[in-house]
Amino acid sequence: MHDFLDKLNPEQRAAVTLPARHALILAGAGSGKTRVLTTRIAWLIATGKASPSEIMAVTFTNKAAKEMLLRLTAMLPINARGMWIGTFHGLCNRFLRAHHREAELPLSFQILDSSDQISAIKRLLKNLNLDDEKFPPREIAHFINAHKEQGLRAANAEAYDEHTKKRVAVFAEYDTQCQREGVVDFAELLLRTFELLRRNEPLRKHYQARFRHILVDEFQDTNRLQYAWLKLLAGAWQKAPEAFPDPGAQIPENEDAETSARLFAVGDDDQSIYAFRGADVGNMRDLEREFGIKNVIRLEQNYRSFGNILDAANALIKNNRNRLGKNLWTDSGAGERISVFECLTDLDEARRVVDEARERIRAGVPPTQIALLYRSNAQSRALEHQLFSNGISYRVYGGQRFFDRQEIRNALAYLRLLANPDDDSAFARVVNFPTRGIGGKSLEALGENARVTHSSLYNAAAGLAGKASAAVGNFIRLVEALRAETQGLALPEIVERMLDKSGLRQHYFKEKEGRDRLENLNELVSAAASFLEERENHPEETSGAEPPDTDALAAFLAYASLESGEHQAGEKEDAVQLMTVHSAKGLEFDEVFITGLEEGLFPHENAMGDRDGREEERRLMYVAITRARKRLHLSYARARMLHGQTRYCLSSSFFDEIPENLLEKRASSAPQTSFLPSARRNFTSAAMSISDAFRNRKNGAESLGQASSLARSDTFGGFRIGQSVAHAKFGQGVIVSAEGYGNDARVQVEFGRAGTKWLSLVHAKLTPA
DNA sequence: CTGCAGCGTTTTTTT
DNA sequence: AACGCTGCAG
Repeated sequence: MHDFLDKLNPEQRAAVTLPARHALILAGAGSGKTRVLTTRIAWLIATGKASPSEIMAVTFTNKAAKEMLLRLTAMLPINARGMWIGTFHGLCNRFLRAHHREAELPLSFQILDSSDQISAIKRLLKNLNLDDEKFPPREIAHFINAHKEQGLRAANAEAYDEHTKKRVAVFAEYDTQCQREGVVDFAELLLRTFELLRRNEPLRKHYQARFRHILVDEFQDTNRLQYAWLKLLAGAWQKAPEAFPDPGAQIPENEDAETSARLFAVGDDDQSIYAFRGADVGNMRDLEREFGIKNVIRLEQNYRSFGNILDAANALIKNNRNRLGKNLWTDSGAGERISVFECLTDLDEARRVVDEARERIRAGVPPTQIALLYRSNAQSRALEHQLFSNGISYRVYGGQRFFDRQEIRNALAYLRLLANPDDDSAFARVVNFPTRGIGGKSLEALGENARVTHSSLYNAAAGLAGKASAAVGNFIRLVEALRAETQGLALPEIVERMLDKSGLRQHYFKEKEGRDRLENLNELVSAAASFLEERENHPEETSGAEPPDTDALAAFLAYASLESGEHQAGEKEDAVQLMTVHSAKGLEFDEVFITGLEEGLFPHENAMGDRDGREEERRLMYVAITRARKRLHLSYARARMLHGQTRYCLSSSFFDEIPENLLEKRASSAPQTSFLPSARRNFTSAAMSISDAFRNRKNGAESLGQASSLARSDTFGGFRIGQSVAHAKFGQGVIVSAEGYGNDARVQVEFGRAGTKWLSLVHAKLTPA
């Protein structure tokens, strides 16, 4: 009937053409998940089962939302009019702008990103006279966000000890402060929306009736609040729920299709890698139970990778328990074996990986189809260095984003102050930047005044202007003049004017290293221009039931907070791709190199304390492996520079979980004569820095000897990772990682009851068990 | 008030 | 090794 259905396999087609029922699609890596999602929307519209305005599609990233829209418009000649496709946060922002009065927010409320949030907390702690050593702002932020993501306000937060009680008090004050300043953080965006829908029945009924189809991408990454919000919109609660989290009642299938949305969730529990920021895989099981889903559709045919790669992935992930269960298969043959590079040092690893990448490029692989993956960002340095000296162009993902740069944040703070003078964060950021003689003392007085009069810093400053400090008065006059001057100007001109008047441009012009910053500021003007253009081209998107928001400045600021700006400076063509395993999720490449496969690094030592952490690391490895289409390369280094110190490493335990017949150990790529000397030089210098550090010890030569012997065997002072050992006091345990050597050799042992401990091999008497 | 030197920290990340 | 923050001197 529709040719886009012809391209699907039976399972995909079954998912796409599912009747209007709640559904859960378990979509393995590379099984055509995005295709199913977009084709489902196209099918609903094309068959007249739903109009575009009755559809809501939610993703986690802007990139995914854009991709979905792109593919959809390629399939169907529809305009995006009235369609709610976006991220959780983007859609909530849209909702709150439309209903800002009901949500008790000013029309041009600002969005705090994580660093704004932390500086807001710092300010608050200072006001409350609390020691930020005892209450680290980062930790407070986490405390607050975690509560909001559980649907909890300060009033509902549990606190049994004094310290927690204090933190709850800070939480309460923080929300008050945000409310006064007219700002919301990311979690608040969601919680506000949820609470408004819960308490306002007409509004809830309206949206429940409107969105007859709610589609969710990457459902395994949802947190409790996001799931609760979906339940609310999907009509799962006909009456306002009393409590959150939901008591867990069975959600009846609503027979009255007019008043109930259908939830179509797509996810893969094996690719859940964001538990550390609140994602709850348990939501998948809950969804299945609470929405009474009878049969979960499994997409297991993989169109991406060769068999060997899938076999490795399947074998690895089998070691996790509590999976929903799934086995990827392909009909495209086994392909090459997986190459394994055992390297002496991180430098050596970088050299060999880059050599191999260069080889592959020479063999005709496009550089963009080669990805070098690593567990943590710090590892990119060595690879970058090696690529650079080989003259291979590369692109690093996930570095600093455009809207995160300090010069951009400063510029945005001026704009925020124009849009909303009560925004104390913005005020504090730029009141003395560029420096204009307003220091700690004036600010303290200002803060005190604001507190007493319950007003914003800006208001307090305006009240005191002229009296207290001439400098403060000048600043206020500056902002006022700017506001008057930019009245009625188009967005890019406002930005332009602000850059001159604020002195930012001049400041970075004078600064020695300010060239790039200046360029970025100009880029901000362009960003504003293209944002405006985009808006004028799609005026319908913001209309509909909601009032059109005419405030381009506020909209631009929201855009800057929600879209951190990946679209920055030229997608370098023909560049090798470098990124963390996390940011590789959802992408695919012909050739994938997974580097730094060392116990303690990947899996990361901080995640090895508990089983859940280890399983998440394993899923991370699973994600990494399944990025590869044609070839997969694994590498590890025996010694690695980390935090300025050389660490001696053992190979990752993940190697033990991949069938040996799939692996192919690769000897050094270069002829021995040229390889050995340079490698030894590298290795020697690493060893020498160690011997420097231990210059009190007997001799460096001995250290060198031990280090080299370590590089040739997998044992560690006679012990091995994964080995069972016995300790006189702690009992039986398993070695989970190791570091150091000689007198400093330590192993980390996981004892059942006694927990996990680092033990010195010299002192602790461990025996094999 | 400003600028610089020394100190401590360091997984993953989107919104 | 590198970055951000605090404390101190000018």
